[in-house]
Amino acid sequence: MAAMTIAGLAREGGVGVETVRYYQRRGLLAEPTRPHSGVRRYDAEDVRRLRFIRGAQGAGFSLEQIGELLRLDASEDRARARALAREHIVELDRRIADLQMARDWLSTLEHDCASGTTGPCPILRAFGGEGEARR
Amino acid sequence: MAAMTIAGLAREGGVGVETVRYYQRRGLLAEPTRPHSGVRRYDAEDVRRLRFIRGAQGAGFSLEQIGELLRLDASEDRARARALAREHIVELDRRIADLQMARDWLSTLEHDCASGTTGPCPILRAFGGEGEARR
DNA sequence: ATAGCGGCCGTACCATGGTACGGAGTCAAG
DNA sequence: CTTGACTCCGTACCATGGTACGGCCGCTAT
Repeated sequence: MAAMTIAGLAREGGVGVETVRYYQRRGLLAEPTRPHSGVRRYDAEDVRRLRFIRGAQGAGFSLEQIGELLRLDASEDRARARALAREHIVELDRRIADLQMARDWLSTLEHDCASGTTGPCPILRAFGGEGEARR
Repeated sequence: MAAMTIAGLAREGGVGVETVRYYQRRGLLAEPTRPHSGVRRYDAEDVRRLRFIRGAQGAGFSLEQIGELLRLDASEDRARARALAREHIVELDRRIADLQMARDWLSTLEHDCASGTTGPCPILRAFGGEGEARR
């Protein structure tokens, strides 16, 4: 699979053709040379780059951040790459903690609501409470 | 603080005036009665409702889902509320697991990159590599 | 040689969750 | 009574990450 067209690249990367074109517009994928006519040919390096984008996205990086990672990839600036990674780990930890808290809280409410059949549902009461009386 | 105008409500809820108006347009906050002229007055119940929205949002519910929760609040449909809560817990667990995996992976890469100063940075190489372990 | 598939390109549109703006009306203090 | 802050309302705009459309053109198989 030395060379392929945009559809092949999209398939290899697990995205749609329009998404590849979108990444090109965003400057994340280079517009490749065109050997003969107006048809672009892509190779394994392009696939690697596209998979980089998808992988980084899966790790919670925005396309903006991925752009920076790609520029670092070109410049081999390891210190900066590590710094970005550390920053992002902190961010991920924060998001995980938030989600975990919300999850546990919701779980507790769900159990409270299941045990007991009268009165207002604690799930609904729990938000915004302050001990206020409802209409 | 029996009655307040929109700016007071926004302040109590920790949001901007435009956001309150947006929630009204979305049907999440009722457009209150207007005692005298065209100026709306809000009370503690409106504050509770706004805080419900912000709280549920913090727990990862979309405004769409919050709309349903609010309708359940009105109908006191506890079974449905519990079902929504359970569904959402599953969703949160999935998101937490994804983020945790990305976090651990990035952490490993960061350590690998820090130990060793030559060759391409593993953080950058790790995405999209042909024979590399994929998430 | 001609049909039709795929690629190319610009542009428009989608959902989500807001944010900003301009003109008119209202309200309270000075 | 005037000034200035606040409100109302519609509409437009923002970022993010795509998705779709339509016209044109080259490549390839029949």
